[in-house]
Amino acid sequence: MREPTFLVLAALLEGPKHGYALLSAVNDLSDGRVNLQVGTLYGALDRLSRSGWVMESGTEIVDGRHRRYFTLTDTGARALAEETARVTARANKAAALLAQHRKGFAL
Amino acid sequence: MREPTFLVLAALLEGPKHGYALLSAVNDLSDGRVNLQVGTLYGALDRLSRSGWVMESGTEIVDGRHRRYFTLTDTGARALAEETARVTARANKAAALLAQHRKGFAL
DNA sequence: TGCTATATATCGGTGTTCTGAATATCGTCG
DNA sequence: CGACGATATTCAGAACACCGATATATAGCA
Repeated sequence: MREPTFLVLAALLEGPKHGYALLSAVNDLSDGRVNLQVGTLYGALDRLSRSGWVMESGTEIVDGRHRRYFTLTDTGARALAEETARVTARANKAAALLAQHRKGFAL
Repeated sequence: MREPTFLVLAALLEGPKHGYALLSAVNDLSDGRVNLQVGTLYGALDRLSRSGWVMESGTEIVDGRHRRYFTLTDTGARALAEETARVTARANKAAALLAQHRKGFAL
């Protein structure tokens, strides 16, 4: 799973959101480091819908603008939890090796 | 940076390694979850060499078999440290959101 | 001789993301 | 009224990393 996809799922943990709202949510979540492109977002949303990790949860019209809402499914939440555990384990291992590396070669 | 590339850099923190050794090192590092393909490895090694994150550090012939050694550069170690920090921050944020989500959510 | 392990290398195909443009509607400013 | 910015979505094309298959060669073992 790539970073944009991960962040989209994470943003949806807060509750159902529409596309444009996800753009700023992902931006916030990553402390501004990831500037999600619209093309990336809707591509990811389509992919995640097909694999059952998110669900379209109805449309709404606000000020004449069409909004498509997306909700995280239980499957999606579980997948995100697994991915988070996996990534954490990896990062911890790398951190340990980095500490050792610094000790051995000094700075 | 994707998982295989990340793991290659992490494996090189232990010291210079040749291609084939990296294959098993990455496998060990990921607890067998990532089975690095040769195509991925040499592709990554070429890329990382071009960007100055790893360096070819000489060849050796052992039992008639040619070995190309690769070493992590300081730039590469720094990049890996940054990536690790970045990934850790992301994972922590997701973990916090997941905990909130399980509790019954509503932000 | 054939099989396995070691060791390096290339190539085409695939999936995810990025780039960039196009479409549409509403509110506001001049 | 008409231009413009903000909101909201869609899509085509390219870039890039990864995967799987394939190829080469040496050494050891049955």
